[in-house]
Amino acid sequence: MNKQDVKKLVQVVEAYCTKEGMRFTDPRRHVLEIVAASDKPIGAYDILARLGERLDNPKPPTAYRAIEFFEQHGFMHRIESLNAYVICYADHRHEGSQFMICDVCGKAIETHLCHLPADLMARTRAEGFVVSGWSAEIHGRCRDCLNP
Amino acid sequence: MNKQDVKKLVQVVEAYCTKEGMRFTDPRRHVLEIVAASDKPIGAYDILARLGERLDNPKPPTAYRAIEFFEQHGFMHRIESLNAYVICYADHRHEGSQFMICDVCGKAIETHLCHLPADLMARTRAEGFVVSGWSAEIHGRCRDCLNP
DNA sequence: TCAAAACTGCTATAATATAACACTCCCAAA
DNA sequence: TTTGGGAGTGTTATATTATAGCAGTTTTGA
Repeated sequence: MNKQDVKKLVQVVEAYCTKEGMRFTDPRRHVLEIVAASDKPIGAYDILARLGERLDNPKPPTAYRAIEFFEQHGFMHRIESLNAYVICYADHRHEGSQFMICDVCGKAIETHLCHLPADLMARTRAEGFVVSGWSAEIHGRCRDCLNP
Repeated sequence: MNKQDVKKLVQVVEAYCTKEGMRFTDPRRHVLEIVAASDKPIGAYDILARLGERLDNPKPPTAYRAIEFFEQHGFMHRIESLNAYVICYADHRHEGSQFMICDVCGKAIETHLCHLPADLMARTRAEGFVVSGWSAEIHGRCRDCLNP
């Protein structure tokens, strides 16, 4: 995400926080900017390292708290298979997240499906299973890494 | 999995190892039995603890190596959102794994879809992304935990 | 203006996972 | 039959990821 887009995102999130009566504090702003500026999913301790360039010797909970906050409000997703975090551009909360993750360059492309794919939905129905959230992580090679 | 089924699984895996020229060693057998006997996904350190009832003071690598071995050969899956491992009953290697995970009782039900759901497949095509593996983890409540 | 809620900073520690190295076991080729 | 190599183990140490708990600060709203 370029600087311009990061700025916009910060504005959107700040507006959201104000509207919802939540605080858009310094550590939160920094973490948001750091994750947004990264061109690929970024781990908590890498976030923390970058945070160290902006705050005085921050500790893990500072990063994790901000991450948790943004996850809860739908502005970030955790990518389980990477232990890493990415910005979610969708301006809505959704129960599911899905990513194509390139194992060569490490970039993750989010596919904003709104519903659980039919095949899987059918299985949950058959099992009498009630879905509260889901995620799909697809590994492979992205176009750029296939045609170098 | 009951004792009878664990026994069968062990036989199947042992036969597979022999056929493929791999060793079905003591630590491997124990780890397989422990994971198979668990009624829900089990973490590496819980496996290790159980292993301690069968071997003399085993260390983390002993558990992790066996887990890695079984993952590679398609007899176990890792559930990323739980940091835990389960037996895969399918007698084939597959590129994808999918689970319904009950957040109440912790059990995981595998759905053995052989192909990436069409919606997701369409997205990978559109992106020129070549899939090497994928997983879906669906959280919610299982039938038993809905009708107690 | 003050109480409550939200948030931060910090210490400590939990939980998960792997690197590296010496040693053993087993098979198969000489 | 020995011997050499690959597969596997045992062990130490350490890396990586994540959270509990508590004291103090900021914000808000009654």
